[in-house]
Amino acid sequence: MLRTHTCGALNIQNVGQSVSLSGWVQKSRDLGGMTFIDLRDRYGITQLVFNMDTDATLCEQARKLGREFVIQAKGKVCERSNKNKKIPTGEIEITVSEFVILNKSKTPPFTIEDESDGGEELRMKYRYLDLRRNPLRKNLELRHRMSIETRKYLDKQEFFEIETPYLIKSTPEGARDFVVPSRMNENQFYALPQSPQTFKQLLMVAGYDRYYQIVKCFRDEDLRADRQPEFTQIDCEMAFVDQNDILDTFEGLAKYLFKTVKNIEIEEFPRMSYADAMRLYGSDKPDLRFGMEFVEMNDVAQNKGFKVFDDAELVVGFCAEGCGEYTRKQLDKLTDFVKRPQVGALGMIYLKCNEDGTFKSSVDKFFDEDALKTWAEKLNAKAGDLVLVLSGEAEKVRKQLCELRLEMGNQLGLRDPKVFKPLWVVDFPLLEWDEDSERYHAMHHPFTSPKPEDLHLLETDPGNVRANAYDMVINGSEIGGGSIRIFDKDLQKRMFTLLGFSDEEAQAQFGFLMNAFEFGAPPHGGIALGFDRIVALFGGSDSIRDFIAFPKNNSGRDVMIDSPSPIAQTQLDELKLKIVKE
RNA sequence: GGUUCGGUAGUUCAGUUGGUUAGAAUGCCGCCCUGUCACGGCGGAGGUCGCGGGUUCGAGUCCCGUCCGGACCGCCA
Repeated sequence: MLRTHTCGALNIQNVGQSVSLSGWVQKSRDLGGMTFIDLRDRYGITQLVFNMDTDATLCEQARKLGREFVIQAKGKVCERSNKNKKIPTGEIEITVSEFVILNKSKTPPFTIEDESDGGEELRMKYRYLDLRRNPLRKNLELRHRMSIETRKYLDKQEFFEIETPYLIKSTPEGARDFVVPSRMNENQFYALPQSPQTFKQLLMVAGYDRYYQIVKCFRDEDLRADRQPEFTQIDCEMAFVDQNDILDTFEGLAKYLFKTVKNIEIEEFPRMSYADAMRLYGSDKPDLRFGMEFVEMNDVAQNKGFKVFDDAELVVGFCAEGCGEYTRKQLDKLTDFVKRPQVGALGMIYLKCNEDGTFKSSVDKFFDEDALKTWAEKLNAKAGDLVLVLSGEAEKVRKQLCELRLEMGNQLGLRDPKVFKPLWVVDFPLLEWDEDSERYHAMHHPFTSPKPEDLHLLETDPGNVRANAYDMVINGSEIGGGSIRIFDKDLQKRMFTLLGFSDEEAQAQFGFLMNAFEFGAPPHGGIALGFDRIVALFGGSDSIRDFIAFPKNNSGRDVMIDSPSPIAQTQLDELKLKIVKE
């Protein structure tokens, strides 16, 4: 037996016991006459003590131990004369009688400490060392806890966890597929699933009316801090339900996770239409941790001779409470922010509501005190507040103002990672127009059902058809989304036609699904929650990378194993593949 | 495909207007030290300034190109 206890287990109750511990040398402190070794494992740190008076040979050997050596030490638990209140094992130490080096270690390229000196890239290359650090260990522990609690909740609700295949069929809709050549079927390829969408719908047809899976999905698109080419979803589907049943069930899951994992009671879980979210926040994933709702200002801002406003489709602003003292420099910085190509506004107009009741704006030339007063009234701005206004094409200007709102939220510290404000965004449009391909694309996916009351518009005014689709949004982050599906073969056919599929293409791509719908498909719907994102959110981080054991970098590379990589010519030959050099 | 920031000791960084031998902290090595826990003290080693080209009497510093990394836009049903 290599250990009787872990390095986090022993305390004052164990004094006098003979124990054996195994772990990594975190640090040694050599005082000359005596040497202390901090021994670390997943569970904690225990101090080993060696004394020249007691056993000079052993002490000399201990002095030679390097960082990250793996050792096993046997000895007696003793009460410390100087206690360390900072760690759970700080009242005791092990007076070592013998130890063995189980494995030596090179000096690690960065320190294995909570605040490591290592940079991102280096830590990725030596991920197995980075994972030894407490912050990463805690993140993976959180991930584990959340997957267990998710399973507990869904199991209690009678959901079955059912695995679906990873080697499936490529489809043109949506993201790019990762493809896998088939050796046995020459010139043919599998695709890795972007989600188990069609399979879970087939499970509904099969009568497994509550399905879930914590499952890897794959999308060959560019990465972000919150996007990886392979990521994990809590994928669910239910039959014989309407939209409310699904929202209630997964609102319940979210609340359960907050309660059991973070001991937070979620009081409110509002439902907001897509149209309202866009109008009030310029986003389909509004951050509700702070206000600054948009106010449309066309009626008070136009026809006063300011051409920029007069020519604009939309003049819209929000009120930043208590920011009336912003300096010229701060305002210029905000202007620069919205003018960055990533935001793309041409300029920004401000209105300062001074403490003495007067106003100062960047467009005083066109608007007198009375006109500015109507602005302030319109926006509910009080003395000491700041109003920020953008104008232009409605869709674009809302997006730009959304960026500005989030920036103000950041600057004012209103986006506290310890505060959680979830909501449902509902009634998404069914379709969106794609300029490049000059056709409608499914906003969610092609299996999403239109709202029955909008069905008559499907062929005449497709852009205004709303869908039974919904997103779960927490703190401005899209945590998940889903829809009530089409379960009628003819409606599904109409959808494919609308999306530009010929009957033959639809049959070739999704014939299996439409065929299944002819054998008694029940009404059904579901949702997929981004597991990496929800874990990162719970962990207080915007980036999902440190909540995944082995993530990929910005270019989709795993720098530790150095993938992707070329394959051998024999492999290519076997697959009948030829590399074309540019 | 685009925008932007960065690449200097093992590591994290500083490096002025282009000017002598490129610094600090930490880590590493050696010596000293019997209650440390960010131990302390003294000493030492450690550099292709990402790579290539250009401007210049002279480039870590300026210019061009390129590679690598981060954040973002496009993209992500």
